[in-house]
Order: sequence, then structure tokens, then C-alpha cells
Amino acid sequence: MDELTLRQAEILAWIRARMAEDNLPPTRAELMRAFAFRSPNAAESHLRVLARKGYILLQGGTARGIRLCASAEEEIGLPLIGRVAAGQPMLAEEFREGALPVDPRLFSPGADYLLRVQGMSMRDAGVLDGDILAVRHEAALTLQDGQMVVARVNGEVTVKRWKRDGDQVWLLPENPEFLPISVDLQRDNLRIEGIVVGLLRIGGKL
Amino acid sequence: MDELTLRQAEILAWIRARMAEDNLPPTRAELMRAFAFRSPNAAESHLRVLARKGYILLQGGTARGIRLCASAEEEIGLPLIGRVAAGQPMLAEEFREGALPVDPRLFSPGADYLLRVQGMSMRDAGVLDGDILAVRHEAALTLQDGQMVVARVNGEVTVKRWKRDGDQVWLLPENPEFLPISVDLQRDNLRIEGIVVGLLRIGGKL
DNA sequence: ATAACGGCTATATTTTTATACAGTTTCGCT
DNA sequence: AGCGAAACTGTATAAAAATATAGCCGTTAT
Repeated sequence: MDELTLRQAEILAWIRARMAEDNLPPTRAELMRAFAFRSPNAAESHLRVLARKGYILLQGGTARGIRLCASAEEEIGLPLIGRVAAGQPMLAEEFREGALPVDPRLFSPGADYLLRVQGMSMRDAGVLDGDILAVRHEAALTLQDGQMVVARVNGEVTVKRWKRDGDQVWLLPENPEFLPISVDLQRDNLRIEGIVVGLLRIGGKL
Repeated sequence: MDELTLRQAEILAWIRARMAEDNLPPTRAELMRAFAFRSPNAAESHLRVLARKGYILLQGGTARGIRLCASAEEEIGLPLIGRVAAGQPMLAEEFREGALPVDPRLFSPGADYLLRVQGMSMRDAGVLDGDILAVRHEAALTLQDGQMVVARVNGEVTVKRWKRDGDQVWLLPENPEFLPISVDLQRDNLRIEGIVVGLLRIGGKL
């Protein structure tokens, strides 16, 4: 698929937004008004370019005959992250298992990505190996004791319950076979990758 | 909402189908062709009626300015069933807590409805009180030992693991504090309301 | 019986829309 | 310096679409 110029991307974005909003493709005149063009032909030629580059499909001779192409890069749903190597950023392409068609607004607050759970350290909270967590990016500031968080301690990603007392943070498992992780905010490198806002279990061991 | 005549329902159904298919409301002429009217006014007057009765919204003066009304398009997602009274059918309106925007194909095999779990009898399988199960309608014939099922024994709905030996069926909890339920297919009234194909936990106790 | 309505035909007319043709300007490229 | 592409203006025009008016026919309700 050909690259878009800045302006073309702007226009495509607007078309997408409009169609998401009221589910009706725009006319040339509407595009013209939205971008304050003084000629419908400005809209027309932009549409032609977008069609030539494969981002939209124009049905000739029909009012509002614009259709968005199902572009491969267009992400439906939320990205599903698998095993994250130590020290690597969470959303790096190489850890993605794909994407699931889940509405982010299903959870409250909304979810930003999905993470597959490894291990049984949260078993007694009903989180089993292989489960998928819905996670929301959130700053450490807003955390409250007892919340389930995705944390990164010295590079290693883990899911635990949060408990803080000054500079002393405890990451508590929900399984007596595991030991709490003690983190000193002064000495250790702690990063909150998000708070858990939901859980999804599909296939496998139900 | 006013009742529709047979013909009006046909036309509304066609409009819905068309919009589901290519996401573009029809014009009067297209409706006319689809129903072999010989006048666009036949389409026009039908649209007026549908609008008056509240099934669609007509935007005056715009090509393809037809929008399905909220109640019509609101049937997205899966119905969420809450506490089911003994002996009552599962999907009766009075037990519905609403609907969640979940794609049925997210699960495999696809889900037919969602059921909110009551109690802790499946705790050790990672199913907690308040969790939502994705359930698929399935005949008892296709069940295999160990599958998690939604069963109805003598009117009472319960979620357990399935185990069958001839006419003897065991409905096994996953929590030592609960006792297995013994069912004799000859004597007891057993009905399989579905097999569990997924689990969803949102809000509350994460 | 007659008025009201659903379901249409037939014809016109006005708006909206799509789309062609002829330019202008700006900018990066070679 | 000259070229081509992007990003437009300005003006038309034909086709598509919405919409009005007038009426026909059969069923149902008063």
C-alpha cells in the first residue's frame, strides 16, 4: 500500500471518523465544507488519490459511494501480548500474539491491551495460567492498595497485588506457594505497566 | 413503538440486511428495484411510514439519509443472564441483566449467551462469584467428561463439571466445600442448558 | 356507504451528488 | 531553470436522489 502524504492522511482520518460517527460516507460537498475547500473538486481529487493508493474504494455513479478498505494494519480490537522478555518494552511487535476483537469499553475504565498470564502466582484470585488480562495503562500515582497490577521489577514483568507503604512496595501473590516481592522505590527499578481491569478466558481448560 | 404490517416488516428487514452487507443505506430507487416497484414513490411512502412508526430516521434532503433507530440496532452483543428462577426458561426476559458488546466468535465454538455465576462452587477452576460465563447451547449427546456445563437439575440451574457413566451422571464442583450432585437420568429431570466456552470478569474484585 | 388507510402507479420537479475541464500556486527535485 | 506532483480554485454539467402531486384499488372500520 502506497504511503500517504500528511494532508491525505488527515482527510482519510476525517472520513473514518465521520463514518464511525454516523455510519454514512461523506459527499464531496461535505468534505469540502469540513476542510473549507472552495471547490468540490479538491475533495474529488483527494478521493481519487486515496482510491488509487488503495485506502478507499469508490463506487462510481452512486451518492456517497465511498467504502473503507479493510487495511491489514488497521487494528480491530485490542493487541494481545504474550511472553515479554526482560527489559523489553511491553508493546513491542515481537511479543504480540495478535489481536482479539474485544471492545475496550467493555471494561471500566477502558482497557489498553491484553496480556496472557504465565504461571499460577495469582491462582487464588481466580487468575490461572493462560488467562488473558485486560490491562489499562495507569500511572503509579493513582494506585491503591490491593489493586492488581502489571509491574516490571528490574526488567521482569509480573502480575501481582499492589501494596505500598512510603518507599516500601510489596507485590503480593495470591498463592501461598509464592513469596511476596519486596521493592524499595529508592533502590529498585519499578515500573507500572498498567492496572488489571478485566479477565478473559477462552478455549483451553475451562 | 407502533406495530408494523407484514409488508413494512419485509421492507425494514431488507434495509437492515443491505446496511449490514455494505454499510450504505439504500436510495428510493434501489428499494424500488429490490421490490420491483414501478414508482420510487412506493419506496418513499414506505420509508415515511417506517420513520413515523419510529423504526428509522430520515434525514431530509440528503442522499441515502436513512438511519436505523437505536432500539433496532441495539441488538449487538450477547444477552447477559442473571439469577434464573427454578423451572423458568433461561432466556426469559425477566432474567436478563442486559447485553454486553462481546463478539460471539471470540470463543470457539461460538457463544450463545452470557451467564453470571453465583457462588463459589467452581472456585478451584478459577470461576468466582460474579464472573460471567460464555455459554453455548449444546445437546447432552456431545458432552465429554470433564467439560464445564450449565445444567438444570429438577428446575435448579447450576454450573459444574460433567461426568457420565451410563445413566449415572455426576455434576462435580471444583471446591472441596461443596458436594457432587448425583443425577440418575432415569429418575431425575436433567437438562443441559449449554457448555461453558469462555469466562469474562469485569469490574469488581480484580 | 363511505371514509380511512395500506400499497401501490405515473409523472414531474427540485436538490444533491458526482465528476469533467481548465487553471493557479507552492514545493521539492534534478 | 525547468519539471512534476500535491494541493488546491472556479465553473460547468449530467446523473442520481429526494420529494411533491394526483390518482387507483382493495380491505377494514364506523
